[in-house]
Amino acid sequence: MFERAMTTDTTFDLKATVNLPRTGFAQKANLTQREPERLARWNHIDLYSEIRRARAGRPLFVLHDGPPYANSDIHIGTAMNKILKDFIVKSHAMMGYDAPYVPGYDCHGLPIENYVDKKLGAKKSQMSPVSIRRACREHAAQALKRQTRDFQRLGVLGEWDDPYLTMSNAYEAETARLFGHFVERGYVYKGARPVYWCIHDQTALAEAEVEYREHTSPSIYVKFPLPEDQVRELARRLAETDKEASAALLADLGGKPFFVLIWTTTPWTLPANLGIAVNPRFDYAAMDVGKEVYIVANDLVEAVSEKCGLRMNTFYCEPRVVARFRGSALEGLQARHAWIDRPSLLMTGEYVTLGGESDAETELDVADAQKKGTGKAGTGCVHTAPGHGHDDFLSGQKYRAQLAAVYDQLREAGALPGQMEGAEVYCPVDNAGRFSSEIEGFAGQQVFEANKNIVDFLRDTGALVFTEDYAHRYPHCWRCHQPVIFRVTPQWFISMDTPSKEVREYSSDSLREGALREVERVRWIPAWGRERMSGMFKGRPDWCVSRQRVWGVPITVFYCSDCGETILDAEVIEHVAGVFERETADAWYAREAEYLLPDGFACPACKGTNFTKETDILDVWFDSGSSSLAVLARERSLPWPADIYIEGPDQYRGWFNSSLMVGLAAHDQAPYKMVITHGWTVDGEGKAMHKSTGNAISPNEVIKESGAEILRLWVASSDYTEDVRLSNEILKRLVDAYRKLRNTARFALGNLFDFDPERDRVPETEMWEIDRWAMAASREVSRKVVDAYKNFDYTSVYHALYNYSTVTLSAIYFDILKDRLYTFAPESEGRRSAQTALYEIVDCLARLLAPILAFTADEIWENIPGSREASVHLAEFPEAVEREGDKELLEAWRRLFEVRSTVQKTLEEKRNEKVIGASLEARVILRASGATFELLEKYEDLLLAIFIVSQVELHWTEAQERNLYGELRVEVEHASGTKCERCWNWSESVGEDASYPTLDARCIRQVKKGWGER
RNA sequence: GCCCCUGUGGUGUAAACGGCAACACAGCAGGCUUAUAACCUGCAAGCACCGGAUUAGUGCGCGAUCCGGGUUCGAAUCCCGGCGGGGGCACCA
Repeated sequence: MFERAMTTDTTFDLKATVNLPRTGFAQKANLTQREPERLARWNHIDLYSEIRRARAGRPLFVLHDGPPYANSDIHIGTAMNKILKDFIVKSHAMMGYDAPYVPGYDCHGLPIENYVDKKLGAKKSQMSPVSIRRACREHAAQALKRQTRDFQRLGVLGEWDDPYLTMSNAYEAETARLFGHFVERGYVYKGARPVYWCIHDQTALAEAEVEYREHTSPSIYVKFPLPEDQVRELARRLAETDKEASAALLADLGGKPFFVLIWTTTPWTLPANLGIAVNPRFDYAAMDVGKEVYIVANDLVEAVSEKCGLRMNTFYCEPRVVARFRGSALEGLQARHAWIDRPSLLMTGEYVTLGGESDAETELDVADAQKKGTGKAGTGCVHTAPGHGHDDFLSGQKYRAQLAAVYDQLREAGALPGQMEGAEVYCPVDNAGRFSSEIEGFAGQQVFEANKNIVDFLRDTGALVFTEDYAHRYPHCWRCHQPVIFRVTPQWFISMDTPSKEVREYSSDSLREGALREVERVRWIPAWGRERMSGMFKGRPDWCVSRQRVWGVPITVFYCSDCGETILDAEVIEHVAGVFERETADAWYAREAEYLLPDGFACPACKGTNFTKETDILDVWFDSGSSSLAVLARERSLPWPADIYIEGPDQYRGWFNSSLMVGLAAHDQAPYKMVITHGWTVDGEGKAMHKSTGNAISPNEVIKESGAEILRLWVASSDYTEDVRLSNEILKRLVDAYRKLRNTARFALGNLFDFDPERDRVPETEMWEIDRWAMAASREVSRKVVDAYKNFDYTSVYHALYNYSTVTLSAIYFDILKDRLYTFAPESEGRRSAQTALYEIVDCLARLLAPILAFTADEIWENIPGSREASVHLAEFPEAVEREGDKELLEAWRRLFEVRSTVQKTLEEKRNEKVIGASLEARVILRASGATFELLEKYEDLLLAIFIVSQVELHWTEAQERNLYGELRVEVEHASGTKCERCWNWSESVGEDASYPTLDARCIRQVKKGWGER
């Protein structure tokens, strides 16, 4: 192993007696090439399973993976998410936990279906749902394959060959079963909700399927009468705060009819009008236009007068504002419908804005029109048809009680066919967009065609104040390019407030109660997560789980063909789930109802045996929300709830949310004990990364450029509780940092080339004191780092290890050690002592770095002498205990290094004066007093090594002299004697021994010891 | 419109509790040529004082904590108000 120190005769090879470092651990990392090789090796030895095996029987620590959407390639945010998960899993394995990691993929849903739609084009309409689903399944499978490859490339260990897929048989079956839990508890109901509806294709459209195009609608201003008793009520209300306005109203009331003036661009929605919304905070005005009084928003009095030409109508005066009052004063009053004999309730809504917005479904378009300078339109009084608009619908819900009488009337008239009591919404338009029969005068007309007729009718009856054509952007169907309408259709909901039926082990809690309770029990990092989550549940409406799509888990409900009875039954669902288990949920489309239902099933209402199947599928959030139960509890026999969820902040409304719902439905409990949220990735300036802004950095590019290790180091160095910055400059810094860490390890490894821990290890008590100091320092940093890992604080891990490597090791300890390592006889006590310390240090360093620098730590590990686990990831963290005397040692040496730093400053001065070059050319003269003198005297023998100089003199001196650093005075002059050719120390002893004319006494001793007499 | 998070040298990050703003990189000036595409050291403004002068030393205010106020003996930290960035809700693409 050693080169021969002595050549055969005359030449004495001095160089060969210097123990320079040797190692196969290359200085150049060459990560882009070496990482894949290491991955292959891990794969080969099945490292993940090995780790699980090594920890079998130990306490479990379960991080449950939030499934990324199996659509596009991974981006920097998903990469960070996976790397953080890997930190958690690897570090917990090294803490001694059995820490499984089952990655998953979210496979159902609209984006995939849309993608497939586009690919299939016109063909899709001819395809059966089963074939479409097959195409979606295929697409998801391909995308997740690519993602898997990319995730693995990051160095993330897990069950990659068997991830969980929300589209697998078992998973789809469990999703259906979990829906059954909601059913069993009585949380599920069918209600109504407004959706985009294409009357041409006769289908609901998702938002993503709507495109906005230019469209011309009739803009109309319509009078809704406000009866005398209602005006009196308004005056009575105002009397409390504003007697004048009140009196003025009453005065005007003599003979003049009052109207609320509304504006809309969708005349066809007027038959469905049930109310008028005003903003409670805005001022409204009663405006006398001569023979009539109109109520409009105060700020729009002029605009409306102008637009409707109201000045022309009254030859003797301008419109006169009779009274002003808050919108809130109108709430609850009953205007009359413009022509139908029923009340139109005055409602308040914050969504009502000035400047023209009227119908909810065209609000956007008006704003758009304004930008274009089309001018103001609207009255501040918004015609509200709960069946035809989003805000309208919500207002309809809000005022359900006040509208009850109207609904009773409609129901009696047969205008609410087949709707569920309590959840009914008036929507007199059928699938084809035709008015239903009770709409007098317009029954059977298609809504867009009816527009003109309605306007004419309004003009004839005198309700119309003004009309004009109005060009704006209006939603159209992306497939047939026809304008769409807003229409309420039946949807399945999960109720937030219905108390649970008391069946099985369930509590009687409503989902909202349960959620608010569980949120308190979960640990949230950062802590504001709790607030955010509970705020979310306090306000959230019932969960609409229906999607009118194909690619997902069907809502497993049947309808009796004979009597229309809805079969919403957990036992039936359980049976269907059994079929899914065998055939996937495709069975819902491929099989007849009879096959899916239990044998001999008959309608509980009419005993009929013919059934149709529900066509809606479940919201994808329901799928992924089922994951903890489908995966942990069902598929993999892991404990539930999980110890930890960690995702981006978008998951508060997403996965964290739906998972909690499902956990509550099944077990009255949150599926997680702890939830960590990490920030978004942003660019160097803190701006969001977008493909369109061009500041996005793709993980695959970074890997190609610098290696996955750099990405991992980036994640570790960043504070993930905030937004995380990434730029090329940051990456450059990280490459530097990486190099520093790598070289630090390399030095230690290089100096262990002849060290066999079994044979050469020196017991700690017999080590040199500085080496014992180094051992204590290593333990100190281990404690700090392991602690940080326990707190998921990887930034502290990074900084602790980085500072330790650069300062403690590289700048101080290793520098001091060089002389001893290189010039002492190989097997001398002093060298072995140093090597023992290096051995411990690099062993600790590899373990502590392993979760972060997964590749490099393993490479270090392989280069440490001695027998050890096949991979550092199989090892555990160093035992982080403080030993007797560590504290004192660290303190004493801290002070010695302060002196060292002072000495170095003086050395630098002399270097600038050209008195010395290398520090070994120096003689240091120390004059000290007090405690400093005592300390230096105690360590006098070691001062040469500590300062890395050739000669040191220590004198006791009184303080108060020039050149004082506290109680220490440092002088530096050139060392005496001659430079030893071997160790470069300067010494008077060089030349004393004629056999070694160029060596100093110390080297001669070491050479004789190590390589024998000459 | 409302709410939450965030802002420290050129760059990246530190600094329980309010207590000397630290580390590294980059930059500058050097050293070493035995970690060598490595490693090591030093350096970040001013005024006054001391002093023949240089090196060094002393005192003061000041400082890179986004800006402006406030609380405090003392603020990066706590409070209020702005500005920039990010996100959420509502709404919209």
